[in-house]
Amino acid sequence: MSAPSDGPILDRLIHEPGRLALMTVLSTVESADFVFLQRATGLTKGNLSSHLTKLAEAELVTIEKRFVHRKPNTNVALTTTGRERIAQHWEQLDSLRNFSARPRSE
Amino acid sequence: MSAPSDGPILDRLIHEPGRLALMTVLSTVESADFVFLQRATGLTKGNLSSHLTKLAEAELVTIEKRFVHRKPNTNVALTTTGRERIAQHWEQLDSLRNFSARPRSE
DNA sequence: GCCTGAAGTTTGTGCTGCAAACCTGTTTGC
DNA sequence: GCAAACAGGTTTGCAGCACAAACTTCAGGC
Repeated sequence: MSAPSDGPILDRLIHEPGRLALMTVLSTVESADFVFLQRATGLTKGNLSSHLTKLAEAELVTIEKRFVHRKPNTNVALTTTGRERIAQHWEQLDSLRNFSARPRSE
Repeated sequence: MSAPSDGPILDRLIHEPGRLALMTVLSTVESADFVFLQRATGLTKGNLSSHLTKLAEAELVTIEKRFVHRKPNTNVALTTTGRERIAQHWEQLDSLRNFSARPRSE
């Protein structure tokens, strides 16, 4: 017995720098395409692609693949959940910042 | 050639949830001991210990080991650098939050 | 002198972020 | 018209690291 796990305070899925940037950028728009996101976040294609895949698997974003001018075009948007989660995350960061002494003691 | 690396935007050493909490708590005090930090951050001893070691190696904190009442007592404080870095980090998070479209374009 | 507990440290491992290689369709040169 | 370059992504390989469990050491009880 004992205390096995650290508090699940900040969600690493969202907290990860690349994805935090991604979600934050997405939260300011309705949707955005791959190339825009790449420029906005500074991520490489490969990393952007895998972060997006992860976010999609967690259902925080939806991904639509189309062809525009005969070129592949990947359009990404936050889901409702995604929008909530990124907002929550920033709130949690806020409370951490204003000192979240969160003793496990009761 | 090509673009090998993603922008070194957020320092993972500090951004990591446990260490972010740790540094933030430390930034509100002059110094704190191991047990206090454990309760304040909710980390397990093991993880707290290794995070502290890493922060110390990066010279963001100083660690002093004493005996108080014949018991080991580990006292931790931010270095000047550490204090700067955590402040910076929060600023960077702020700018990310207010939309950091940071196109690599010039 | 042995057991319990407090205060840390070390170890093992599974995940996962990163960069490089690869893929697929489309222009562009010639 | 066909090969090379390019645009837009995806897949792969590996190295680093966060986490939890096991171990350590010393202090009192009993």
